[in-house]
Amino acid sequence: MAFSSLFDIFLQGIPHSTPPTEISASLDRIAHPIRTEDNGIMPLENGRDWLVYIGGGATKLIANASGGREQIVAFHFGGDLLSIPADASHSYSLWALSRTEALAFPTAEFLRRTRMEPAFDNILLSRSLTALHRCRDKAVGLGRKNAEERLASFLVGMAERIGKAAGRHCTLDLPMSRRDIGDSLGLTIETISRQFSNLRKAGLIETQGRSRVILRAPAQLAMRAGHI
Amino acid sequence: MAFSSLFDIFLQGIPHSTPPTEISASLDRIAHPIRTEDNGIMPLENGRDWLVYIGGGATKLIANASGGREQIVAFHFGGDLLSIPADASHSYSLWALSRTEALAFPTAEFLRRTRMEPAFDNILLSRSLTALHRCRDKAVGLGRKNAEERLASFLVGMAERIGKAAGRHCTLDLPMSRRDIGDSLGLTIETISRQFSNLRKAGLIETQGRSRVILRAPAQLAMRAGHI
DNA sequence: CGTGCCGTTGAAGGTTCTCAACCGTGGTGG
DNA sequence: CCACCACGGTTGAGAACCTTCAACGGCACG
Repeated sequence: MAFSSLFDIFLQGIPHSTPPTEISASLDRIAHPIRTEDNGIMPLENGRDWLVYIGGGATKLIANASGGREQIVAFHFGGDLLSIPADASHSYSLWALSRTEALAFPTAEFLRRTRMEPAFDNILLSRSLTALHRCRDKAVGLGRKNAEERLASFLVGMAERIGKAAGRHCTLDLPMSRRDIGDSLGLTIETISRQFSNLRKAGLIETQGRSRVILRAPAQLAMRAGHI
Repeated sequence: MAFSSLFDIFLQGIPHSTPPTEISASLDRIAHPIRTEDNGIMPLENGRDWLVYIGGGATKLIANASGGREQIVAFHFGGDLLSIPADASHSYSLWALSRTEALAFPTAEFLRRTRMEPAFDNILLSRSLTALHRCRDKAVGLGRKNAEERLASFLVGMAERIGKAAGRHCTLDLPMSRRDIGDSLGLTIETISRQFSNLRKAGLIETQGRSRVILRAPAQLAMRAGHI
């Protein structure tokens, strides 16, 4: 089955001392497979905390504020593991950006079943810390950077995660729209577009079609990202 | 010893099935006690990941962007456990806001010693997820909310953590300055001050001296916070 | 009692948002 | 195969919100 094989890939990412087949079978029983053919919300019942393993594809995690405002708090790609809380100041939903396969686990049940298996908690912990550190870096951008720095920072960060290095350049096929980038950086699509134009004029990037971006000077781009 | 007793309090927060005295002793050996009498940076050697347990007091976790810009990514109080990474897009430092006691552990060594004790990873995981969810909510504010909503959201959030309920009101003794609030909300001290004045004029809050805030109408304040 | 820092208030300026029009691409149907 | 349409992206002008610069007020400390 496709879902079982996805689950196997998930398990392979976890370094066991001994393969905990009992726990694996137990987790398999509470796994909710999710598959989307294209863009769209990933159905996750409200009111429970979820752990979601992205098998393949690309997703955005959206927070809704009042007045229909949307903030993308994270993008997640194949191999990522993310947490969606039920009780937060804002309501969260997970959306696919392309064809995506995922497994969702109710957090409480997942933790109950892995309590005696340190390898699971360990990998969960390390993923959570990665997500936390990424979210903090995002907060710095949202709080203290101008539009150009935010876009530069976004491109550099995406290049590290899904870019394909080619010599000194780097090719990036962005799975998200300008609107998604805006919703992620706390800016409007118009501002995103203007900053793309600026970076193009400065010779730092080149764009091909809607989704392809070539970083012509990744080092200079990083310098404009306002990092330290 | 004061530090040992602090470490005991830390251990008491972890629900053991059996008291892992060996691991406790092992952790005690890698614990770096930190104590500040007042405001000031908490000395943490750069270049390593740290886990810090705040025994008592109040702290701010600061990220530095280029150009001397500072963004406070989180406030932490007694009982909190936080993670500080060495390799991130920005450099982080932890500052005390008042008399503070803490224990710092090198993350890698901590995890190595607790690997076989699920209770530790479990509590670390749950704290990390809390921090992640809080950081995401902060990102929504920084990305999509105006100054009034950010301050209202800040006050409501602080009231939940360190407020003292008194009837329908809530008294809040803020350990941080206006500058700290501004650095946390991505705003200037002037804007913070103006928004405090607005909320005062609206009858939602009352201020006494520099640090005391009384939430006269917590429900209405929450409505202005832009939550959903 | 003076000094210094933190907080408050005002006016001018800047960056981004909003509104609007236009363009280019990709997909669909004739 | 081509024309058309719909959507996403680009560019421009004016408005809004926050910042910057500046001055003043007030509490705490020496």
